[in-house]
Amino acid sequence: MPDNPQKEQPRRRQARGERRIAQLLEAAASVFCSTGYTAASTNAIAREAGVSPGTLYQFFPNKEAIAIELGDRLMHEMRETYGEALAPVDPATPLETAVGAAIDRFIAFNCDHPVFFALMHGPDIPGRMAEEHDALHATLLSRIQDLLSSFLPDAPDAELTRTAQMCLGVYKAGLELILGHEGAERDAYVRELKAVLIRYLEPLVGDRLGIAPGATAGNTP
Amino acid sequence: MPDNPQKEQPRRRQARGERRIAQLLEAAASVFCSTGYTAASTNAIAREAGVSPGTLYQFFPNKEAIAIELGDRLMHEMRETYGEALAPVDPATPLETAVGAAIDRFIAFNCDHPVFFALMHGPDIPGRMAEEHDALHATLLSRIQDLLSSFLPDAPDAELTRTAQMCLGVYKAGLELILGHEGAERDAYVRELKAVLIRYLEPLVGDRLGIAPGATAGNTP
Amino acid sequence: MPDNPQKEQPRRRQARGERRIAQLLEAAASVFCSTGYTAASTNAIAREAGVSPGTLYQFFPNKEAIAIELGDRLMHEMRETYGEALAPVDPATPLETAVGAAIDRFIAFNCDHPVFFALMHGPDIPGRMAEEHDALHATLLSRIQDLLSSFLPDAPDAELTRTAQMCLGVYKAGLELILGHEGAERDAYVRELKAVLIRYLEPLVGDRLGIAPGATAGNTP
Amino acid sequence: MPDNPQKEQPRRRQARGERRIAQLLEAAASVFCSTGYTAASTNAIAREAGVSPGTLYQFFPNKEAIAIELGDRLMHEMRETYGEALAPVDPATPLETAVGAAIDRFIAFNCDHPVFFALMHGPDIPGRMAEEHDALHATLLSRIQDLLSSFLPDAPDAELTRTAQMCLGVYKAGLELILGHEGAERDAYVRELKAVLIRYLEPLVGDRLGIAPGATAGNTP
DNA sequence: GATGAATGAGGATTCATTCAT
DNA sequence: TATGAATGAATCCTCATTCAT
Repeated sequence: MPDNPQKEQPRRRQARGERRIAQLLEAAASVFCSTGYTAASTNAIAREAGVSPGTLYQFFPNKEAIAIELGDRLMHEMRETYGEALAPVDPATPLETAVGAAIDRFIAFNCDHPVFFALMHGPDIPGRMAEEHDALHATLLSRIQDLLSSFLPDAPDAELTRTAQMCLGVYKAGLELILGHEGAERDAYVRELKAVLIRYLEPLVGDRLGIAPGATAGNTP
Repeated sequence: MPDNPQKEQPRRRQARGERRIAQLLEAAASVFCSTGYTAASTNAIAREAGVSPGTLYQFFPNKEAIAIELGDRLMHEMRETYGEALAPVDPATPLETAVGAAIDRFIAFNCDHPVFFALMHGPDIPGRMAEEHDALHATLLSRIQDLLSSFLPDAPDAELTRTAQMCLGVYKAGLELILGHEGAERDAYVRELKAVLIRYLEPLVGDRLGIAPGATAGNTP
Repeated sequence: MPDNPQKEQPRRRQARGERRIAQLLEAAASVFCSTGYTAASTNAIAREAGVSPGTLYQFFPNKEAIAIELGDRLMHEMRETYGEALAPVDPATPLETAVGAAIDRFIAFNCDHPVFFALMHGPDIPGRMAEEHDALHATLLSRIQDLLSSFLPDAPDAELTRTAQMCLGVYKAGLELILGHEGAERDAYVRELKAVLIRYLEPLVGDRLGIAPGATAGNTP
Repeated sequence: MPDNPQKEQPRRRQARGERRIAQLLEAAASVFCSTGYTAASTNAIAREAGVSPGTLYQFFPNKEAIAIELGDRLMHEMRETYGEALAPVDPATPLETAVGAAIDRFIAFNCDHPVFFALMHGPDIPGRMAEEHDALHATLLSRIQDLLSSFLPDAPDAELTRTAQMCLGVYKAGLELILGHEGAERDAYVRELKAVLIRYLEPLVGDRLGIAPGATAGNTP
């Protein structure tokens, strides 16, 4: 005798439903890719999935929820594909190798799942991240932070976060350029992105080992 | 009824028109800032400007044109404010100084004209830059390229472009973080952005002079 | 697997069906109460009942049918609770007593079954009573008419009907006010409603007995 | 340079706009009458008015606003037609005459403006009056209260309100019956309604003059 | 019986743009 | 020029009802 209609029932789903959800997410991915997240309409997604709008709303309360679920599944798949870490945590690994590998993996993943880029696209107004992007962003951020912390175990948390934010931002920017080009040009941008990140992180890591890699770029005087 | 209607009316009309345009652009800037470019509606802009939608369309054929004109004027003002170059072209200037100054100027300009960020926001779909952003992007790019070329006179054009694209991308990413924070945190992000760019460019410049990179890139003089 | 499937299964099925129906009606009552009949959705009723929409339609062909059945059961329960008559039919009973008792009962019933009000709510368009309300209305009307006829045995049928309609209408109006208030205010409205009806009926009844009306109907003791 | 888009500008309107508004309100009245307020859709109203949905929304932010404006205009017209008072305020006027006249006027007004009934229709859930009906209800209530206070100058305010609420409720109920019938039957219901109200009010007024109209009708023995 | 999936027309509302005055 | 009116397709979302399993 439930009095509270609000309460989320765990909703037993049928196999057909699961298939529909997958189909809808696929359609959403396709639409997000071709029009961008903001311009994508739920009707367009339903149409692309070959179902009626009502069906879409049986599984998702709104566009945001679709994006969130899509992001969740993507992160899940990323984890399954590449394991918990994006790169070897062995601090002995040269930074260049680690970063290079991480970027290669990220890029490969992005090319396999082009919707990733659309979902990663930041807020139109700085500081006002919508929930749909926030979850994805936060997850990515924490993965990057984990990766960094293995190289910078002594860095204070705030700094680590800042560095991770910077890296993610730079990565997104680089990705945009990479995806916007093809062939040799694309490869060149990949190299460029790696260069930016490696050079950014190198001095920080160097500090860690007590190696003065030449001086550089600390935050503190 | 002015003394000399023949001569003055046409002028007046234009003067009034100019005022209208300025008024509309100001309103557009305000609306773009508070809702983002995509979500901004022409009706909202007209309302904000205190004119009717019809009036808006008397001066601009569509929303895109408003953004383009706004971008043009911003670039123009930038040029007027900071001169043709964003930084001293003297190649003797240490890179750190030059980049630091350029970024400081860019950021100052952005804070004075917050709409700049809204207009700079990249394409939702990589490779498909809308015309409204394209013009601004191209202009910025070429200014950066100019700046770079004074440091890297021997670099091939394609490489220069690539580096400029990278710099611009990184700058946008950094700006987003900067604008998304306040106070000390914001300052920290400013330092971080400078670090990323300086470290990225250092080796390129160093190569040029045969100097082993290894100096540079602190925040404090 | 029961011992005697032949005999018990059919029964069981019906028993289960009855339970389902009761469950659905209870849910419907709850939803009708909280949103009103018009705004109530069959999906919401099914959800509230903890069953699927399909199940609901196994027992009721449409929303209307639910309301009708609910109304029927309410009338049935009313009869069971208060007997065939709403008040003693003894014409010797003072009108005041009879009417007061009838109203008290009606109100008590309404408070026990708040959905009653939702179902009683008249037609949005005069003269076009929907079937769902019509049945309930007709039943109530005839009960009131019966009650009246014991006091006005000589009144022509048309007049009796008219008086009954008036009484029912007034009662509904009063009920709305009563339910819309609480505590002492509510009690005051109950007294007011009784006053209206008693004063309305008094002369009619008085006529019957040749008594010059002149007793009764103040608000204050 | 208005910063606040919320602020309601007084909106200079053109003559055409005024005509459209009138046309839309007329259409709304028609639709409210034929389907009831709740079931009426803005699209249907626009269609009835022969304009596009967008046009409707140029003048009204939503359905509620249409109802409110319609109600306002009706009350305005009522005042213009019948003057500030619904009936002579002369306390010497026999109650019967005054009430009879007031009801006749109300009914005449309702017959001229059948939408009045649709707008008067109370809340689906007692106590939760929607804004659109509330305004109309409050206005009517206060007019009735004014009328009553000329007959019951000594009654405390709370009682006056209660009596007015009762009268309004009874009136609505009666109106429903009246509009639901025609010809002689309708007339009979008009008489009946008058009887209810006059008999309800008579003792109250009688008290005022120190005339014991016979005693009572209290709740308690 | 029971379930959840599916429907699709219809709901309110918005918006870039055009038009008559 | 300037205005406010007008458009109509498109937006998101809901709901009574039916269907396959």
